[in-house]
Amino acid sequence: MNTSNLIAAISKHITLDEEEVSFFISVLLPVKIRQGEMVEKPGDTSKYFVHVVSGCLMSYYTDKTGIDHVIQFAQAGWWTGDLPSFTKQIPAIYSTRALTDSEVLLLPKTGMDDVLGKYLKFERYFRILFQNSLETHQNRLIQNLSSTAEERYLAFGKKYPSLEQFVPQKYIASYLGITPEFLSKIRRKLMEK
Amino acid sequence: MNTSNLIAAISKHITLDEEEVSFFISVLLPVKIRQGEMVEKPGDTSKYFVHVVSGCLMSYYTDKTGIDHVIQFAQAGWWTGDLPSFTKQIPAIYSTRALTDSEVLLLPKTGMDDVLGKYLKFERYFRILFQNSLETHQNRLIQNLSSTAEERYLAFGKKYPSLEQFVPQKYIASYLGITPEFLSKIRRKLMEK
DNA sequence: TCCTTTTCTTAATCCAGTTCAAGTGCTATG
DNA sequence: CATAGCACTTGAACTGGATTAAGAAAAGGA
Repeated sequence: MNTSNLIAAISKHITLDEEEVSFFISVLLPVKIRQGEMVEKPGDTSKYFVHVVSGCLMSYYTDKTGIDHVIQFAQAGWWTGDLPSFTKQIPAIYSTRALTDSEVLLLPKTGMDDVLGKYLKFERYFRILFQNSLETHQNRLIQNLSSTAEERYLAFGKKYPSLEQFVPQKYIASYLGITPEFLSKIRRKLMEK
Repeated sequence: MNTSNLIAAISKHITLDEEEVSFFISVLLPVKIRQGEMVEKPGDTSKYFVHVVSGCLMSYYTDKTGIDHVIQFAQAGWWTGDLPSFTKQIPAIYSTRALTDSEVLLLPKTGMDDVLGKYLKFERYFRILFQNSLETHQNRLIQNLSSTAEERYLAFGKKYPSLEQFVPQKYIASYLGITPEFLSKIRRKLMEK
């Protein structure tokens, strides 16, 4: 499977020599996933941090009443998974599933520890990765607090135009924090305009 | 001002020698802030990442209708500030203000760049810092999506018991994503039980 | 192909939380 | 010690979005 896009992304932040590149690649597990397949499920301890090469995954939390809440849609080039479960090796609370047939590179916990132990500079890449993700989450938090569902839907469509094409609407509703019924209502209202 | 707690916190994740410690301390600016004073305001580019030594700060977003949304309360030992503004040197969208008289250590952007450039191992500390903060934000996002205001209030009280003592209720309401009026009603309902 | 299952829509009703408006209590400052 | 200004409370009216229940339209799957 193709690792060059990931290496290119990392190389935007740190300069790698051949040895570092090949060591990093050597700890990755390339895996193909069918649409609908679970990569990770709640209760299990997460073994991998998941990098999407092609396709699209989503991770979500299922609450006590059985309702799913989408945390993230992960397209090509994104990392996903249950971070607390992965880093602390505790039971996962999120599920991660493929929305389309996908190719992923799995970074095992021990592999990440080895890479970071051996080549400290990878710390910078992950620092920047988490920093950016934190900013994204802060923005989303604020948007949830300060905008209506309609505004959030419009913003979502603008930010992730490609997702709207193939992600079932009920998951988009879940990501936005509303019911599928209400999203349907919003869409009709916008069509009529 | 006392830097030993910060150094101790960092030393939980990386081992520092004397030179590294003293260089890191040398880039920090110790500052005392009065209750109510602004550390950072929207529009300005953030010059510092802020570490709280004592007291309590909060950072918040003011939306287009003038309503404040609290992103974070930062107590002793926490870092705060407008992260996108700090890292990318773009205009801030958050305000940061002292809720009590406080002592902070300011880490200037150039200081952080110097530290990370000179001693790569500090990358690990910040990677873990952002990783933990990301996990906290994911949890909060999920809680906002899956719990009622009352449940969120109770969870808040359990997680940050000390804050409830001195943080004005309107800011707690803002953090919870509800109006002060509704928080007042929740509190009365809980008292009556 | 037909049948089953899942997704999406529509509409009626309901409720958690908002808005508005008025009143209470505290404390800061002259 | 007066008064002005916040923080907080209360209550009534309202609304954004949930719930429930039904039907229509897609999407598998044998």
